[in-house]
Amino acid sequence: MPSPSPKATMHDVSRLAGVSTMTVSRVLADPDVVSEATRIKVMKAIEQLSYVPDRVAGSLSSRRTNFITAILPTLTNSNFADTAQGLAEAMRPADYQLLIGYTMYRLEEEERIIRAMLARRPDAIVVAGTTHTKAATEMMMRAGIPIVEIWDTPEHPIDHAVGFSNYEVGRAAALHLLSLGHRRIGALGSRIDSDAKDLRGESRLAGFSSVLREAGLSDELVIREGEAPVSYDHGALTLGILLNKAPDVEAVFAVSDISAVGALMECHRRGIKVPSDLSLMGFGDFDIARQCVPAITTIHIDAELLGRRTGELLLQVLGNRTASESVTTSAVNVGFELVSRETTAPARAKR
Amino acid sequence: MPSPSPKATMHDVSRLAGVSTMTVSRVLADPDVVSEATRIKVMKAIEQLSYVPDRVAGSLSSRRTNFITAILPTLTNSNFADTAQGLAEAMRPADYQLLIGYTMYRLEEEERIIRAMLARRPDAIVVAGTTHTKAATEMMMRAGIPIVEIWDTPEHPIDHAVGFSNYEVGRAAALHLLSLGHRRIGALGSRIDSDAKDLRGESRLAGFSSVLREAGLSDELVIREGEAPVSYDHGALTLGILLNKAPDVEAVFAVSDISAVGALMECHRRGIKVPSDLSLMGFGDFDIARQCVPAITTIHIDAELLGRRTGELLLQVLGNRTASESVTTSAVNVGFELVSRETTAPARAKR
DNA sequence: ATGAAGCATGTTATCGATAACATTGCAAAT
DNA sequence: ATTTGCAATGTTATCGATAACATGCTTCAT
Repeated sequence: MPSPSPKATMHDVSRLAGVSTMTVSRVLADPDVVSEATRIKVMKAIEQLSYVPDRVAGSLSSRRTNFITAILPTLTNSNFADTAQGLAEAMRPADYQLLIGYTMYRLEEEERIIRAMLARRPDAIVVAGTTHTKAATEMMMRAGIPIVEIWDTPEHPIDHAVGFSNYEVGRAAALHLLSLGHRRIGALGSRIDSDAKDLRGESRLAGFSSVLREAGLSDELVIREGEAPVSYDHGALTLGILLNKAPDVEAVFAVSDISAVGALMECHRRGIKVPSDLSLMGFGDFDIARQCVPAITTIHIDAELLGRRTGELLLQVLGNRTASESVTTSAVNVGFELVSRETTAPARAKR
Repeated sequence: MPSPSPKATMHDVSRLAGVSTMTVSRVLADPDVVSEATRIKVMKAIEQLSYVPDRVAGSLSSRRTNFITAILPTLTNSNFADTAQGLAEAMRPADYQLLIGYTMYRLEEEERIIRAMLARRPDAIVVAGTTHTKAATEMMMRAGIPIVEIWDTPEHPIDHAVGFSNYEVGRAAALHLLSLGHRRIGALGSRIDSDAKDLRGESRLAGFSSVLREAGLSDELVIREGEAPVSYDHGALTLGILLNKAPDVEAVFAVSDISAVGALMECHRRGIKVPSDLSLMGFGDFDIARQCVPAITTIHIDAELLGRRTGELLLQVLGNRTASESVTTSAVNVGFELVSRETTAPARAKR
């Protein structure tokens, strides 16, 4: 371990500069209230001692850590990584630091993480999803800090929400495929009776099914198999199941582009032509969806924007904290956009 | 904001349980030294008050935060996300929390982040890369905590290192292409005279060039264009530049699979057959490289393992901290593996 | 002149835990 | 019976900052 140089404290700085610690603190926190002469003296002393303030002590004293807890299913999904980055970006100017936890799509893990994070006394919590264990919900309600649920539109938000309707995403996907004239329509998702479940993906499937039923079609081709998170293999596998069940399927919606890509590759392998034999669409607008040949029709979410919006909301809420008791609970809908590319095409004339 | 319930302190718990705060502290930190009877009393009080310990206070007192700072170029690259996840996973059992910062491939940003992070008094720092600003290096040396440089093999590590040789990766790539009989060989990388530079990618290019020169070939087809991080577009763009310069190029190494995919798609668009017209390989073994058609030859790094190894090393070092002064500086090489797939093939007979 | 207002700075009292040492009580050893 | 030793718990003194209030000195209007 590198040479442990003796750490200077604020007290050391204050002595060297010939002022009180409070003045040093002010120079760091609010330079304008200090006269220029002393500010310079203090800065020089800080420089000279290579003083690094101790935010742990500062946090204890001020009761503000400037930590924001962000709880996501995984970092390995580029959409969530983008959200984390957008959030971090938005909070950085105000000097907030993200405390990231990931749940692996498990609610019990989410609860565990929330409990552990609360001990770090974050100034706010951002959590993906609107479904939590009872204990988790209670802990967040009692925490006395702003809570933002993201990546969906909760009916009864705990506090604030920034997201879009996964249900409507599913509906939009189904409507798109219907509008192309397809009637034999399926979907690829993951199971929700396992430990690790993608509840947002499930909402999309639910919305998808609802449209099929309204159109008088069956939703029996909505496949749920495998644990979240989905993978390329998941797409290949579930497409196989689907084809087994209904060789004549005309159009498929995958809950994630990752699955969609896997399904597309499986089509290549089986000699199924996309989109002439089968229309295929995904969700998320991952880079790969655009780069695939043929490029995959998908639903675009501006995940980074979602993160940034969340950050902006938080800055506002945290800024007003002392002001008018509590800012009204708010819900921001960032929407989504269906991006029609090459993997979906009108149904061919009836055979 | 949800109802701010009054927060119980350890003192409240101790009073309710009829013991001292020290006993409560011990129940939480080291249950075995407390008698079962009091442990139960205390646990009940904790439960009853919904007590959540304050780690901020605890950290100040114990001078251990259980924070590990991880500084990476970006979270948006799945390799780095994997490393972060592996590291977090390894440290979790010991109750360490990751403090993630990302530099956007900028050294000045790295310095800024290190400075900010040090104020949080992390127990260790993990940083991607072996090149840092002078100030950054000094800060880390003086911090008096373990430092681990990852994702490369530094000649003079600050403290510890876990990684692989990017230079050797470049050499392995060149050797592979040479062994297939190619003579007209190029590479795709990013510029290093800009703010955001990928120094590890540059090492790979350097290793690549060295082999070409040793084989008596020119390295004029090693293209450096665009800022890090590279993108699909980067691959397409730089391949265009390369083809412009040398329409007869036979084989190409991209510093990242992302670039390689972009290049492959550009080949599709231009009607260039891979690998018969052009051999192509990348680096990183991203999921997409395997799923592409044809599947891309690449160099595999077990990024998650790299993270986990780093975590294991840290646990060991942090565990021994008080023991034998300082564990000797160590360097772990996790190696890499060339994965030969469908985009590289032997050179055709001379035209 | 003179008191009010305001700027710059200092003082005092925490913030909520843990380290280190001190104490108590009881069982085993002699 | 007395000592020794250990197990279980308590006491005291920080850890390094910041909030809130206090003070001293200018400056300016009347």
